[in-house]
Amino acid sequence: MPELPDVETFKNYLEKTSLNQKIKNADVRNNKILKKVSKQKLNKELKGNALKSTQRHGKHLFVALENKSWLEFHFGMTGFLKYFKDIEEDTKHDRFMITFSNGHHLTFDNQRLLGYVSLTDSPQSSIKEQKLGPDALDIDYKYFKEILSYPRATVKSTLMNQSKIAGIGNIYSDEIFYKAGINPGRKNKDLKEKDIKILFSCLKKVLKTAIEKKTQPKDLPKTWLLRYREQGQVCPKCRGKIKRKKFSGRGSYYCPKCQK
DNA sequence: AGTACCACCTGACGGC
DNA sequence: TGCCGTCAGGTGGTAC
Repeated sequence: MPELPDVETFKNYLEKTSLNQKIKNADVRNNKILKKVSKQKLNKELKGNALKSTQRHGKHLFVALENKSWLEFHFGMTGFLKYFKDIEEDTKHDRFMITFSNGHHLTFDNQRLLGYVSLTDSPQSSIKEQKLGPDALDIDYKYFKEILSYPRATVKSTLMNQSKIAGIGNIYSDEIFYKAGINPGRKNKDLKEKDIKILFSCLKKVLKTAIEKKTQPKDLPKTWLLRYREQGQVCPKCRGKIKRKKFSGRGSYYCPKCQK
């Protein structure tokens, strides 16, 4: 699930539910979700502490702790946050749980264990260490054009390359290409200036709209591809058939008629 | 150096 | 019912 708009939504959710409460306990249920931190260290760091503020970079969520260190979440393909009181809501995929002194819990649900929780000195140092590019919402046209200047890569893999732009994954890149009317299998070198301009504006538009709608599929525009990600579905623009094809190893949906 | 591809996990689904 | 292959909104390591 989690690409930039999803993580932004998680960020807002965490801010609304979990800030400024004393942490009573932290519980790691599966060590596979830990990155560069031990269970003991994480527990010790969190206990008695509080979550103070949040920051997002690409698909990464950083949460400042009262004692100045930072908690980092990466959601992988199946991660999300859950805040609840009733312990019935705790499921087997809740790999990590913070319990606040008010009796509520914040959990990191991560079915496929491809995400992680970590501890870092600052978002900046973690971003640098992981070689993340600038956040997709922060880049300007000049920079965008620059990253598309590597001729051999396909456009889609460039948009999804986190070291070039942070935040775009498989779903939203398909959406951007659909809106722009550009085939995701094209090579960077085949793009004309006008294609790059359209791609750039669609990139910003798609991400912002998704955030505004809190990524709820039912609230997203009916003309979005996201709702028709299935082979043979009808394209909402031309009534043609949606096709699925692999580009750089990822299943991509597109309309062959609308996207050249 | 830049790019493509597999492995890492769990689970759901369709075909036989 | 079970087994198999395939797929899933991510990404690190590795091989070209």
